Amino acid sequence: MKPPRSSKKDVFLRYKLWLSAVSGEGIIEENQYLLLRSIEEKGSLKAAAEVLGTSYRKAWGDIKNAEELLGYELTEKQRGGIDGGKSTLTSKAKKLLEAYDALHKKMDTAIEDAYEDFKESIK
Amino acid sequence: MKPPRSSKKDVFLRYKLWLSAVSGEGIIEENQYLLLRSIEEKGSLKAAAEVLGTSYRKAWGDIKNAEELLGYELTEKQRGGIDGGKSTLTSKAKKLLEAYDALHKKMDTAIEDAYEDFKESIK
DNA sequence: CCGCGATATGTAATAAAACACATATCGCTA
DNA sequence: TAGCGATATGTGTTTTATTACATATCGCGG
Repeated sequence: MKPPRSSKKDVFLRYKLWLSAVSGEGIIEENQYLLLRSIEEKGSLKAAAEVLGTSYRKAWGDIKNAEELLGYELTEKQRGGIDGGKSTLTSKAKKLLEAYDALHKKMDTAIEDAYEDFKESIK
Repeated sequence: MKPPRSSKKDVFLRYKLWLSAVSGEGIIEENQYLLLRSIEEKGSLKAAAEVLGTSYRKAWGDIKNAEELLGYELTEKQRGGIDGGKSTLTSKAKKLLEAYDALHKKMDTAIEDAYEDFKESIK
């Protein structure tokens, strides 16, 4: 297998989408989205963090940060009790996830549409 | 001036767009774009870095990295000579900037279009 | 042929972000 | 009421990214 005649390498377009507060800080991006979805599924922050392979400490901090910047709660927390505690999504969080989903789909479409033109124009 | 009744803060959508190599590493994003534009204008990497308020060392490293990942030169470098040296854009770099511009405009439009829907759906 | 100013590049110092670890609190259940 | 498991949070440690500093090379012009 010989190397390609041209030394040009394949190039891809990537983008990252996030919600930010006026300060410019991030609130919700891919990781937080996945974390919230995972909480929704598992019913606990601890289990959700494990699924994503991240630490409870970080997951907790991310949620706290997002809630503070948004100004409202994303999760309903419960300490103690039969299973030690749990976390569930608030209705606002669910709405947010749906909206994020829809937005991401639109952006995906936009970038797909633009990708061919892009590749053509850098030839 | 009293605080708003609601504790909700304004939220904005932000995105970052970049070219990446297969490895997933970034090549060109906003900073590199601005750096290249600045080189185009100033005719030197040193002057361009100063304009952007960054160090020559970092600017040089960024360009080098991008060129290695792309597999072709973005700048024509000249050491020594009447003015000590200079850097100018290759035609490929110019094409890349144009393509990046066009892409960014399309994405801006897409996100603008989606923004109102987004805000509405998280109410 | 020396000095100027820009490119070229290694390495040390610093700052910022992530992660690891420790500890406290809560409410059910045995 | 002691213990279990999850939430809650401070703090030290490590990793990573950025900046700073130092030095070399190049080619023209005086």
